[in-house]
Amino acid sequence: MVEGAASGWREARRQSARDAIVDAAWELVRADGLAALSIRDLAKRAGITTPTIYAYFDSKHAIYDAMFGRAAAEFADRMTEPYGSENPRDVLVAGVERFVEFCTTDPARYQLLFQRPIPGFSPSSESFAPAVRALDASRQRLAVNRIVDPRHLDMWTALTTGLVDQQISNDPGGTRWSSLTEEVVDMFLTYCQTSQLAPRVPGPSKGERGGRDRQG
Amino acid sequence: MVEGAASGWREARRQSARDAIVDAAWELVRADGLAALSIRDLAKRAGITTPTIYAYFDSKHAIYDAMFGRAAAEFADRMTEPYGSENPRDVLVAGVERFVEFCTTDPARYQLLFQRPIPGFSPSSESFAPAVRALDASRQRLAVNRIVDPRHLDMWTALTTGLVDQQISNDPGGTRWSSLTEEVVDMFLTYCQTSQLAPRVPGPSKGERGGRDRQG
DNA sequence: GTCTATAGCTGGATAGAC
DNA sequence: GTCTATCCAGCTATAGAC
Repeated sequence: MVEGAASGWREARRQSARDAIVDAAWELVRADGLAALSIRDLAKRAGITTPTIYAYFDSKHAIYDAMFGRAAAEFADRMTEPYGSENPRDVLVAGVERFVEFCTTDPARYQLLFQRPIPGFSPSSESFAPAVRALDASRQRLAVNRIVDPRHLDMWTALTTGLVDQQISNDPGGTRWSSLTEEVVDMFLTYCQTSQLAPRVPGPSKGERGGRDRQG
Repeated sequence: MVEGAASGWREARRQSARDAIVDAAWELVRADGLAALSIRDLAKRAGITTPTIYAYFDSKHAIYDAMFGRAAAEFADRMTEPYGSENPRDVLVAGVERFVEFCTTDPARYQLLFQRPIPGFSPSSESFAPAVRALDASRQRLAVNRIVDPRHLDMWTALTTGLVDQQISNDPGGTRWSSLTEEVVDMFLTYCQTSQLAPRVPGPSKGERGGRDRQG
């Protein structure tokens, strides 16, 4: 940030104007859904006009990118806040509870972060960076529970996103699936511990598929 | 269908014209995504003009509803085809494998059936009926595995949709999550069997939430 | 940087001839 | 039922004055 310090306060004012636009964008999106965001409505909500929007953002996708960047930062901040326990299992449970709460309290944010609902939009690597940090922290919480098998990590993401997805899709505002967090975590831990103590050898399956290969 | 028999062949021709439009709609949606469907493109693809579309459907939502109805029928047909095994566990595994394959081979169909991606659209009860039949069959496959606790049923939907969601979102066309099906089923069965033999009593949690209530 | 005004396009849906 | 032609609304984005 050496050259940034030269015209720092100019850049700061520009940045705060950008932030105000992103604020308004999130308000609109929370109310009407991600796809319903329009530049006109956004300008109206922000108290400016549409050309002014384009003074700060090159395109609508650039706005989505800034929204993504803020959401990713919030996600990383929330997930890396200190956990009050030393017990690895309890930290894991608390992490999922935070994750579920983070997602369910703002479904639009969840959609933008973890699904791909905007045709043609992909977040820039800068906007994506904080999300990587958070996902790495999640990997570490699993590691202190001695879970490092890549297949188990994939199972973990399936379990947690499944809870979130069902909660948002089928019981918005309720706790029907989020209240299952503790049970799911214990199920998962029990399975991983036993399967690593005595690696499971699949018996002859009568299913419709052939045997599967166990990747490293 | 008594009064339908009177003008049966007229209705049949009308129905086949409707089917052709729905065919074209699914082709477009598979290629460009659910939200990208437009009446103009649809008419062009179907070899007719836009007013002709409105001779068969009252609105765009009515088209989505017909698309939903077909998808639900396909879903029910596929999921209720006979399973080649008598083993309850193997039937359960095969069911998930079918479910995952059904969803991943046509993500747009999955989205329309199981998520709510069209603002303002809800399927009519007639279109939804076949889906109910399929979900009930799923409930029965769990019941023969002695799984009837409502909480376990909810866990089950979270597990299966989690696998599908991760597979579609993060490895489209691959098998990174779908190949975990058998392990996930066994993890779930093991957990349910032990938890019903000896109901789990949660110890003092050091997590961030208070105790949870175990609903019936 | 901010505005007024508008270009240029695409969308759903319809009027009216045939 | 099917067409041509069109209405009207909404959208992103820009030109040009200030």
